[in-house]
Amino acid sequence: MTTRRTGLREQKKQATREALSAAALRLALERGPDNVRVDDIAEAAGVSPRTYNNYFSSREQAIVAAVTSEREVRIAAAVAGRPAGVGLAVAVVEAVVDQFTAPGEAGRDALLLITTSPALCGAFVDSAGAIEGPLVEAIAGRLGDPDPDAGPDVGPDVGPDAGPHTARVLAASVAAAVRVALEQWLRAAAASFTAGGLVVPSGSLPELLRAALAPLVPALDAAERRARRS
Amino acid sequence: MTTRRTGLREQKKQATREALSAAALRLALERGPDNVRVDDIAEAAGVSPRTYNNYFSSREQAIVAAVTSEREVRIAAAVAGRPAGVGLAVAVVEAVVDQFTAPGEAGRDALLLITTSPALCGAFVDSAGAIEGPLVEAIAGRLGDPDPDAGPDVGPDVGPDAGPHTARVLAASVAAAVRVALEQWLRAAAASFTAGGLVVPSGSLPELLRAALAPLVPALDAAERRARRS
DNA sequence: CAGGAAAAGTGCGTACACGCAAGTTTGCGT
DNA sequence: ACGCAAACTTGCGTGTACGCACTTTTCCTG
Repeated sequence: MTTRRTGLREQKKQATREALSAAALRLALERGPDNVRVDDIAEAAGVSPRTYNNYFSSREQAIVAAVTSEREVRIAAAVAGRPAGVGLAVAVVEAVVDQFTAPGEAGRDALLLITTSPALCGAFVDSAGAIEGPLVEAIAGRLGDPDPDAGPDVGPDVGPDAGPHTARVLAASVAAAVRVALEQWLRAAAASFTAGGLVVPSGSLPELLRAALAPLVPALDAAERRARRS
Repeated sequence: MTTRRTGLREQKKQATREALSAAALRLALERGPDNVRVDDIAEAAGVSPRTYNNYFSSREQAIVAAVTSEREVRIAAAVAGRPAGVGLAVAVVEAVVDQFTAPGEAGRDALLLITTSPALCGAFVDSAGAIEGPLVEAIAGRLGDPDPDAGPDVGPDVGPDAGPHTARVLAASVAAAVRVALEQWLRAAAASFTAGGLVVPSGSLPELLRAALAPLVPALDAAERRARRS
């Protein structure tokens, strides 16, 4: 259940995936983001250029993946892992903040690299959207939704919760809020970079995330109340 | 102020833009989405292939733009246009529903075309993200935010409203909810297409949109209350 | 353990996105 | 009316994304 798909296959797949993104990040740090071809990355990872495009659909995606790897799964697990006593809103906020503060310390130079390239900034911001899928399941689990990825309920039964799966909308909104926070963080980082501050203000990321998620707390609370009443 | 940029320039620009997307849609309807090259579209619109890429960054974008043209601006105007008496939440929901029901009738065959191609579905769904920008200003106007696209408030002043611009997060969440609704609508359309129903269930789109936006109503209400108390 | 199906890797060819450096049009100031 | 500056268009070249057909690897089942 933990590794779902059998064993050696999936293992190798993750290995090459990590090898590719690691190579991409290393080369980008060495030569600068614009002096890295996909052939170089593929060669450094020991696969064919064509295989590279089976894993990543853009150079930026591979580089950013080295920083954001598995973040989605960790956030979803963190949300699902909080005791049932704490509210959904705080569970989500804390999970997001926790999982975004740790890697900020890990690859500081990588983040600095990202801020230097608009394309990398875009890919980094887009990576926030990846948390939506896992988050849907985690939120649905806390709301008691049976199966959020089932068909669109073709038929008259609307189910206990309102609409086309509240969990989906909430997860998408959380992802959107995270994206907004990352955008602002990058803007601030770029600004303080052109100024004197050579370090990324990583300390402010948690605050930005909390502030961005704050407007969604009423929605999360309301959904939770609605779910409890059934 | 209404046309901002002088006159003839912007006029011609919109003309070629429309010519391009109209040609793209027409050719896609005639030959099928996969038998249209960008050279064909450019030629049909009377511009060079290179110019095409100055307007659209993918073939799908051009086709979808023929259906979604100006939707963002109309939604934002509709939100800003509702009288100040009605709540923010209902203003947003009604504006979105209104502006998404009309075009559904306009290009029914175009939407049918979109459902036949996964790439077009993706582009159509992504087009929901375009409403975010204009919506930020409209919501910010209703919340009394001074200037939402100002710098990220470098400094200690947090301003009257919480966080990194509530309007931005709310607009992004609304866009995300719309995206979810469109995804489900396309899924249902594809399902009923493989079945017997040859018509797009455009009647259900408003319901899907309302249902998708419903979980966000508490957040919109809370933001409005917060804004009023200042 | 053998055999076959499913999945991953690979090479090739095509279409495409986009930076760059002209050339051309538009708009504004005087 | 003139001319300059900014914006739009265009051709070219490079690097890239991806479908397709094929080979190789992995896994399951009898």
